[in-house]
Amino acid sequence: MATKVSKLKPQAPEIAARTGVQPTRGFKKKARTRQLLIESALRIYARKGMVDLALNELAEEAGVSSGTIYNYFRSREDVLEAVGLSLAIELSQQVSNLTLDVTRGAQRLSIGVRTFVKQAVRDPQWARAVIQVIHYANGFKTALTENVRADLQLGVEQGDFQYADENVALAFVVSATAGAMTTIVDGYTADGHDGLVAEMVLRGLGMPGQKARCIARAPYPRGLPVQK
Amino acid sequence: MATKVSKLKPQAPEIAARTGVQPTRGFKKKARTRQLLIESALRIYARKGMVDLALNELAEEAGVSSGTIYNYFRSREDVLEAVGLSLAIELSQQVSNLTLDVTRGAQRLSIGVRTFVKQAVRDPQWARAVIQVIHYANGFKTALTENVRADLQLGVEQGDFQYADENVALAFVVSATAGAMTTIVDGYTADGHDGLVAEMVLRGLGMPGQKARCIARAPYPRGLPVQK
Amino acid sequence: MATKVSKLKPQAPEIAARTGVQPTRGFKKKARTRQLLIESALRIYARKGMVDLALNELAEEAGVSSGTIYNYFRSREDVLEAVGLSLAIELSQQVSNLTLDVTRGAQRLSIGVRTFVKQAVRDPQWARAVIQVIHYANGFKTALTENVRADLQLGVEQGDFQYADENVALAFVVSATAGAMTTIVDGYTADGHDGLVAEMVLRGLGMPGQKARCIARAPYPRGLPVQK
Amino acid sequence: MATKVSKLKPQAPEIAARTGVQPTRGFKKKARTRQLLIESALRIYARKGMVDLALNELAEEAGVSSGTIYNYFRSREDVLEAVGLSLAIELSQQVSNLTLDVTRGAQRLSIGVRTFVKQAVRDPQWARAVIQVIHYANGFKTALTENVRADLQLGVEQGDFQYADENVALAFVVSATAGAMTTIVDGYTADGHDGLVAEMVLRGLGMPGQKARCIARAPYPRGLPVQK
DNA sequence: CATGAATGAGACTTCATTCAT
DNA sequence: TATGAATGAAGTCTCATTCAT
Repeated sequence: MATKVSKLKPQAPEIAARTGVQPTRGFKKKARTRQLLIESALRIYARKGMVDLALNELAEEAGVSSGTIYNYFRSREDVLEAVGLSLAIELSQQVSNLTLDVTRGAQRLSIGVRTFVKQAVRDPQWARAVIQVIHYANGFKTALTENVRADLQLGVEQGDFQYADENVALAFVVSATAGAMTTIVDGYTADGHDGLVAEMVLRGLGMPGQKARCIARAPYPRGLPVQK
Repeated sequence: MATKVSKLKPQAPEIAARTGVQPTRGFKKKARTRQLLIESALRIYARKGMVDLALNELAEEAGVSSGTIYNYFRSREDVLEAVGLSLAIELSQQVSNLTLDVTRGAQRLSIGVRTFVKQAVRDPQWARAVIQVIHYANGFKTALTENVRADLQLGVEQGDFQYADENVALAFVVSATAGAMTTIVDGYTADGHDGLVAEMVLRGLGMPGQKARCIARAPYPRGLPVQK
Repeated sequence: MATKVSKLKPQAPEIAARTGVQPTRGFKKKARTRQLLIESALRIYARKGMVDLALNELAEEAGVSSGTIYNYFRSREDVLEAVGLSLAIELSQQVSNLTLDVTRGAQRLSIGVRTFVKQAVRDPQWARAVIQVIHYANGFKTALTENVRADLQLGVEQGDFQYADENVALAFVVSATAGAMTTIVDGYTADGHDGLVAEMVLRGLGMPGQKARCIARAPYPRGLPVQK
Repeated sequence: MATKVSKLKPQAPEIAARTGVQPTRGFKKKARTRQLLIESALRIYARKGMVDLALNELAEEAGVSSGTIYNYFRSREDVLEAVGLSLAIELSQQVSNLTLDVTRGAQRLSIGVRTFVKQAVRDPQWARAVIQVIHYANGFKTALTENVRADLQLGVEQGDFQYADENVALAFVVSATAGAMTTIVDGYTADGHDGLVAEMVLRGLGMPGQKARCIARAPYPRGLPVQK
């Protein structure tokens, strides 16, 4: 499947590459089409935002017939939901991988913030997609921000953070990070952007300036850094 | 196909009456239809977001025929742009009125942040509209954030703020404020929400905790506080 | 309007005739498009039945753009409803015109039945449309059958009819008439078909054979007999 | 593309069990999938009408894959046709069973009419399906009405009926019966509904009132009365 | 034969935009 | 300028049908 010629339009190279790779591995099931659709949707988000995701365009991007989408999703809303959730899970895991052996909440948070900012610098298109999802997909926040909440609580216990309201602090972290990503998408990037943002966030959460700067500018960990 | 600007022509009586209520500025006297349309658009934003602004609906909300819109705007995009710009100007003036006699950058900034958060608490629908505009209207940020930029520079000169990059700081202030508004729109409000956010922002900009708290929690000024 | 060329398809002759006639008379309003749509819908009913009424086909038949339909009807359902109601009203008036000076219920009923059967013989396509509407449009029955109900009651008062249940009798009259029309649409027509059916109906309602035959075969009245 | 008939191949166990419940006729033993599909279709007719029969839904109702349908039917039209024919045959046999030892045409006809009306009262959903089939399936009438035609002729020979045209009479009987069923489906049922309708029909066919009433109200015969 | 993913034509509906009045 | 009927492209969704497995 996904190989049926499709009178739609010649495939963009990255699609050929992608679909060419996947059939190689002997995945058992054919329902990988769903994943293909989600990935295609993210590419469109990157270009035009979720608001303008047209299902026939998605079908074209995925090299699939328009009706096929409805074998995997009940409605357009359902597609947006699923894409948001999928992205949230993927990003959660990426950040988790980088903070497996970090036990200090402030450090964990810093790494999380920096990961997103670094990735935005590296791939602004990806950042556009993520920002879209943050603003629109309901399931996204709840799925992704639980990690942030845990790090905040850890930071409080460890005496690094002081804030009056956890939800307000949570929104602060998320929106400041997303705001930095937006700046980058809009074409502006500062030197050490990721560290600058992390420092501001840590300070905002109540950490003294010196400590905040120290943590925010610590070497970024290895791991599977940020490979989309 | 139809001119763009024009604030010249007499309107139906009920429109004159309606716009007469809005003493925003001393326009000539007739043809404030354009302003009427913008205000109507904002009401629709508040209800449904700008993404879903339908021009037919706008015409109905404004009590005007659908074709009339094209006597004042070239296209739907043009309407969105104009609404964003108008909102930015209006909000700038509101904040300016409150900070006319405040000379300290940090205080000015704090008041600005708190104004938006307070207003969001008071009128979440309005906040929805503003958030929509922040995310979508291109001209909006540049028009509104120049005040913020000035306050930032003032704060640096006065030794209150320390940040490595002004643009990053600017984005930080705006996104943290918008993030708090989003939280409120989503139904969560903390006690003294406006002060909490202002404090976080000031700290993030490099102000020591005690000072930040002191300024952020100072009495909110009088004036024409925030009357939509 | 309705003259805008329409890149759709050359008009069938009867459409040209129809639209050619209407603009002649100086009708004031342009919203006769609604009537045009209803008439076009009836032509499609005649060919394919209501079930298969496709709105783009309706637009084509009416020589109108597909979106225009939605200036007059909220949805496809609404179109079907309106067509049914319109037809019911039209038919009611036709029958009323023929029975203005007939005071005997049995006679009135006989004329009604015969009118439908005669018209079906004359224009089986029209009959197809009517049958479709009888079976599917909810508003149709209630609008049209009130006349029948009145005639039934009159017949009972005048001692011509005897039946145990009025609703059952009403259904009997309507379905027997519609059944005869179906027969005709299917290609079979008997001599004096209208009289035969009327006689059966009158008998079924309790009228003795002689009287029934006499009334059912009475000369059909003048008037504006049945000109669609 | 795939053969049409075939009642040859073994089915999944649950299907065999299911069809085993239907001892309609002594088919070989396997592959009553076709019959299963027809029965499933009738259940859907009862719920939603044949117009809305979706083949996907039919497949699900039958516990079969959508492609399988095409091993037994050439197209959706073919399914509808087959369902109509099957229902006609089944109903014919039900009525036949009840009139095996009845030799008077008027009585046979009365029993037939009453059977349908009684069954409609008992199971309006079933009646919906039958009405749908009467209106839409072409093969249905010819298959079912031959019995009615025979009874009509018998009634004429026996001096009970008098009508000018057999086809008109036939349509009269069928449509009056179907009309009564429609009334019932629409929610109205009279006391002794079946007898009332039979009496009207007999009278309409020319039988004097007393005799008609007597026959129409005769005790309804035993047998396998009407068990779907 | 059975499966069910894929197809793609076509249906309904919305809405920005045009234009004659 | 104001009107609002008309337009038609575009979008969402359904469903009969095909075909590789």
